[in-house]
Order: sequence, then C-alpha cells, then structure tokens
Amino acid sequence: MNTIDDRLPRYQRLRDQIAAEIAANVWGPGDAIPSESELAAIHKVALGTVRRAIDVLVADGLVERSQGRGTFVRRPSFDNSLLRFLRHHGGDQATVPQSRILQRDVMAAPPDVARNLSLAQGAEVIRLVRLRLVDGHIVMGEEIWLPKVRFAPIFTVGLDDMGDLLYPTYERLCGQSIASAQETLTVEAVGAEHAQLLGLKPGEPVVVIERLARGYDRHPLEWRLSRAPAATFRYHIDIN
Amino acid sequence: MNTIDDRLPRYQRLRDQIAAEIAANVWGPGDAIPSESELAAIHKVALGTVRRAIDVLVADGLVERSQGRGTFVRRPSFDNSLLRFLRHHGGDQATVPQSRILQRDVMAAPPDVARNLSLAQGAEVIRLVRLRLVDGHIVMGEEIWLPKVRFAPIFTVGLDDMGDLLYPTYERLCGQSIASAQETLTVEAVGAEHAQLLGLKPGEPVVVIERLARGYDRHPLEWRLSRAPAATFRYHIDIN
DNA sequence: GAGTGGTCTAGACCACGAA
DNA sequence: TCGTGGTCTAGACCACTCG
Repeated sequence: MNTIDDRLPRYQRLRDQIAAEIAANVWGPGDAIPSESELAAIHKVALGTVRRAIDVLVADGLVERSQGRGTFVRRPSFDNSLLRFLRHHGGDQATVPQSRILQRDVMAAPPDVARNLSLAQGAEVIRLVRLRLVDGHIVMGEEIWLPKVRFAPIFTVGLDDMGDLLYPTYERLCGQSIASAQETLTVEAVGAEHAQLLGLKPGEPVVVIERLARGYDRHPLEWRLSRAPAATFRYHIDIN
Repeated sequence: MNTIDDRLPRYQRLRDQIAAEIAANVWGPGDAIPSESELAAIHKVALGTVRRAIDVLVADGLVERSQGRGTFVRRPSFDNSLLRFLRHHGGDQATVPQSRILQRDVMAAPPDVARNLSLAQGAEVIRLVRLRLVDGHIVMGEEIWLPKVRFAPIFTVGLDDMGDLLYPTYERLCGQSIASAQETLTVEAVGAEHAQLLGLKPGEPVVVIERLARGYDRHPLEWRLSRAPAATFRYHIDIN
C-alpha cells in the first residue's frame, strides 16, 4: 500500500486518498463516489480543491463525471485497444466477434507467464485457448492465462456458457474487475500451426497483440496473446 | 476560419480565440503568449477563467506552461510517433537515424497525394525519396510529398545540407511549422524493390507507416510513407 | 525584487437528471 | 423540487525563474 505524501498539494493528496479507496474496493466499478460537497465537508477543504482532485482522477481514467447525477468509478473502455483496429470485412465495427473456447486447463505457470502475472515459479494458472469468429469465419486465435487462486470459479460454468466477452464473466463469477491494461504489438511470419488455424499460408505476416490486464489495485490479473492476419490490421494515431 | 460560438462557456470561447491567434501565427512555436493576468485584463474575465482556458489548450497540446516563466506555444513532440517504436539494434533509443536523400523532384501530384494534401488535381508537388540509416545500415525507406507552393525554398540547399531532421529544415527554409500529425500503421509482405533496399527476402513482413502532418491552421503540409522491417517494430500502449 | 504560473479559499449562479 | 456537477468570480498566498 502506498502512503500519502504530506508534501504534495492538498488536491493531489485528496486524489491519492480517493484513488486508494477505489483500489481498496470501497466503491466498485459503476458506483458513485460521494458528491463534491460531501467530499469537501469530509476532508475539510474548499469545493474547488475537491473539483481539482476529481479532475485529476478523470484525467487518469479512474472516474467519470455525469452532470446532475454524480461521479462514478469507471470501467476501462478498451476503445483504444489494438484489437479494435482489426478490420473484419463484412462485419460492422461495433460487432463483438463470437468466442469459441477450445481448451481450458490448469497447469504450473511457465516462466514467462509467471513473470508477467507476478506469480511464484510453478504457481498454478488457468490457460484458455480460444478462437474469435465473425460470420463464422476465424479472425483471431488467443491464448489466455489467469492465476488460479483468483479465477478458479470459472470452472463452475460450461465452456459454451462463458459468453463472447470474458471481462464481464470474470467480474460475475470471480469478482475480479479489470481496471487497466497494457498492450504490445509485434509482427511475425506465421508458423505452420497458426497458419492453418487462421487460414493463411505459412510465412504470411500476422500481428501478435500481447495484453497484460490489471485490477484497480494494479495487480496483474490476465495475460493474453492474440494472433490475427496482418492484412486485417490498420492502426491509426494522432500526434500533438 | 472558424467563428466563435457565443453559446459556449466563456473559457471555451477564450480557448478558441487564443487557438485561432496561434493558428494565425500571432505567436509562433516557442513564443510566450501573454501572461494569465494580462489575458484576464484584456478579455475582462477572472483569472480562474483564463486558467481554465489555458488548461484546455494544454490538454490539446497547443501550449505549454512553465512556472515562473510563462506559457509558450508548443511544438509537437513526436514522442508518440509510431516511428519511435522501431528498434534499431545496437543504436540507443535517443539516436536520430542518419538521412540520405536519393531523389528530389517536382511533379504533378498523383491522385492519392493530391487527396491527402488537399490539393487540386495535378497541382505541383515535391517528392523526396530518402533512406534512414543507423551505424551505416539501412533501417527505413521513405517517400515524402510536399506542396510546391509552400516548400519551393528547399531547392535552395544541396541534398546533403538538408540535415537528418526535416521539420527544422521546413521551418528554417520555408517558414512552415508542423503542429500535429496523424499516422496509420499497416503491414505488408515486402515487394522486390523494397526488399533489396531493406535487406529482406521478398515476402518478409514490413511495417508501412503513413503520416499526414499539418500546420497550426490544420492544413496538410506533408504526406509521408515510411517502410521498415516488421521485425524491428514493437509497439506499446496503455489502456484505461 | 518583480513577474510568472500554482495552490487554495468562499461564495454565487447555472444546467442537468431523477424522483 | 432537490441534489448533482459546471461555470465564474475575486482575492490571498506560495513557488519558481530571471535579471
């Protein structure tokens, strides 16, 4: 647990305190935090100072304001995810690809998995292998790793009942909420196994998207490797 | 020229007004804009309102504050450029690759170039072909397009005197400052010509980075296509 | 020391959403 | 109608930069 640094400005200290309470699950995603005037009274600061603190939390993406309603703990949007830049011809942009889980195992964490999930060597992990499909066509292959201690409850449902989106499932079954993530994109010439899966000739380029997803306390919860044909990928960015 | 909408809050109107003055080159990149108290006096608003307006300009990346010194028109940093995610083994991160310009021509704009630069069909454009090198090894090939009306003065220097960075050259010789840019990343299997240039076997993956750079008035100034071996590319992003 | 941006306060009124 | 966040003001004092 990080402590609060007294030398920081009041609004920063207030920000850190609220952020810590969110991390400690005092308020879960979607919940309202106390109103600005309440916070001002509780912490004995001016309204403007509270607003400044919340401004920072908004900029950090931890919280969302809604005029007339309140301020709410935010879920990450994944609008910026690299996976959103895969264009599946025919399917419109908003479509969530179907999910078909091929495998669900428990095993001792391989070294790279243990490292990424901050687990001890040989700790038990869950491994999912799944395909994503649009209009019945395979558009992506994924390998997903989860620490078993937190995610064991996902074995209580059948493979076909996990839904097309995993994060709501994590929240519902395991009480684990994703708060942020980091993604890394690389490109490789596809190997024989993945080539067949994705309908490519060996050697054609695929994009590999690696994602490490964290909870509100910043601990890694999920590590994921996704592969898709590079021809479907077109990434756009603004520079200022 | 955009007009200012009276229905907007004061701080937004003030922001738009200052942004318009920057676009009109009242203050150039690196220059200080008037101090907060001056702006408050000029526009007859409270200091807090000026600060709010400048907060937005800072968030937009148009301007930079510096405590005790003033507020300055910002140059874009290109720290986020996709080109910064090419890893040239051996060369350390901060190194600017050397530039070797192979060609510098004037021609009628091909359709895609005209479209991207918002030029009339057949308007004259300058085309540069250049290589980027690290430690004498070719790491990237580039094709660069500029509207001749604005950039004709670059013909006043020799090919070897244009330096490793083009944007300072544009500013110095042509008075054209880059204020923002958009980049698009795609992947392709390399064709015969580019393969030889980049030292790849035909069919190996390359990343193609397309950049459209704009001035402070948002008009397109440069369109650029860069190609590099995909193996040197590793892109990282945070999601909240 | 003079001038800049940074923090903080106290209070007013507006715009919106929900009951 | 009430409570929420959004805008705006006026003023105080602090922290930093530079001559």
